[in-house]
Amino acid sequence: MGDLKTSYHHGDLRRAVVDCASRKIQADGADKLSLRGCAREIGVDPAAIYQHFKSKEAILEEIARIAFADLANLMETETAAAGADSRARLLSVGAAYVAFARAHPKLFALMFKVSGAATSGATRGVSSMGRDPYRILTDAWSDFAGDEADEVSPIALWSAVHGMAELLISGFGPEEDAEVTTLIEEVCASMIDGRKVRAAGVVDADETP
Amino acid sequence: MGDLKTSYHHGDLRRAVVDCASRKIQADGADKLSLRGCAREIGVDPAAIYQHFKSKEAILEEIARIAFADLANLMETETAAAGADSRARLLSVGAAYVAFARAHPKLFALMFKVSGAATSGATRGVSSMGRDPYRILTDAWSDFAGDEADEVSPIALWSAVHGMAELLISGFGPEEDAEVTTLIEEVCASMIDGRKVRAAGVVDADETP
DNA sequence: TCTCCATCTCAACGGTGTTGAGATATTTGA
DNA sequence: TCAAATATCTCAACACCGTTGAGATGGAGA
Repeated sequence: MGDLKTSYHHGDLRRAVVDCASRKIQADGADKLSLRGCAREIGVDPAAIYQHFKSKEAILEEIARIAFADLANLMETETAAAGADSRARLLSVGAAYVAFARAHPKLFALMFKVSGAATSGATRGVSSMGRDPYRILTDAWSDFAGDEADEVSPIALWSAVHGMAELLISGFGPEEDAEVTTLIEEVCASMIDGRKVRAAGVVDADETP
Repeated sequence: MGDLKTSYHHGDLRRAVVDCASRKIQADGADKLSLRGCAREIGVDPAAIYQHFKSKEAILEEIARIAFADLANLMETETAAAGADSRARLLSVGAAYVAFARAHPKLFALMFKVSGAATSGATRGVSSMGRDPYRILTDAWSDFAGDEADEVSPIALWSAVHGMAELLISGFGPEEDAEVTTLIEEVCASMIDGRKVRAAGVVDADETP
């Protein structure tokens, strides 16, 4: 129930479309989004939208970009709030990632659906969208691991955190916040310590060829 | 392409629809699936499909169920082939999970989209669909961890493996098989060893409240 | 004021999922 | 064996969708 248009020219239709579409996606998921429905709600002809976006897909991409930026914001904020200890900061980055996914599950799903279609497949795909959640996580990892940090480890941590997020929003795993917090901490801690411990040679070397 | 209908009655339209839809999903993704397109290809009126399925959604659910069963099959097969060592078996379960996701990315995405809509949110949601990938992973975990295995740890491992799968099919992370293999082994190993090491008290207790 | 141009409306095209009524074939059972 | 019952399919239609091209509208700069 937002923008009732009074004049012939809306004034900020582009933003109105993004806002309305984003709201509808968060409510019902990206597949259920209808541009005609948005136009109806904004009070504008469906065709007007095409003055501002090439296609429905383009709108989804823009919303995904914004969501990536929001996620990056949250991660940075939470990291900063976690204090000086690099391990606590690393944990808080992971927690923020999961928290965002749980707070905006439909947006989170969209992010990795359209980014998959948009990027060529390299890790760098993300960084083309403003500030980069992956970069933030990598930095936090470097702070923690120091000179032990190589290229592959941050992706491993990212996997653990991302998988936790996906499973939770798919309905698997606990629902209560306390249990979720415990779990995300366990996931991150296992990943972090397991990596470090293995690097230090505490555990036997790989028995897999 | 497949089933040219010669008689008025198709004979096995239900299976034909599932096969055709599954093929099209693997090619173009679930959103692009058109029932009319399937009907056209099979050589049948669109409305005929509704004798066998309540809705398009029901078809997607059936295909997701089948995919879950196929995944479970692969996991069991690979586990059995991994020999007697429980750690190697656990690693092979994870590797099979990721391999399935990479081989059938569109199906894999569908599985967790519709299962999310279908289940109430409990972990048990999966087990209502034939054999249960989560159960297989849990069993492999129990074999490895023995009496240390509690309720929460398998989910943590599942997160790591699932996240790896999702990131890879979203285009993040390495593309070459060798690198992927290394990565999945690192993820699993860190998860497994990290958990075990933490349980044994080698690493300092949590510094997070 | 008049022109230019971005913006919006209108009407239409081809596509979709889904439904109800009726045609057709297979199966049942007397 | 033949009719009735039932499962399966066709047909026509509905309401919706994304998208496009042509034309109306109104604000900005000369």
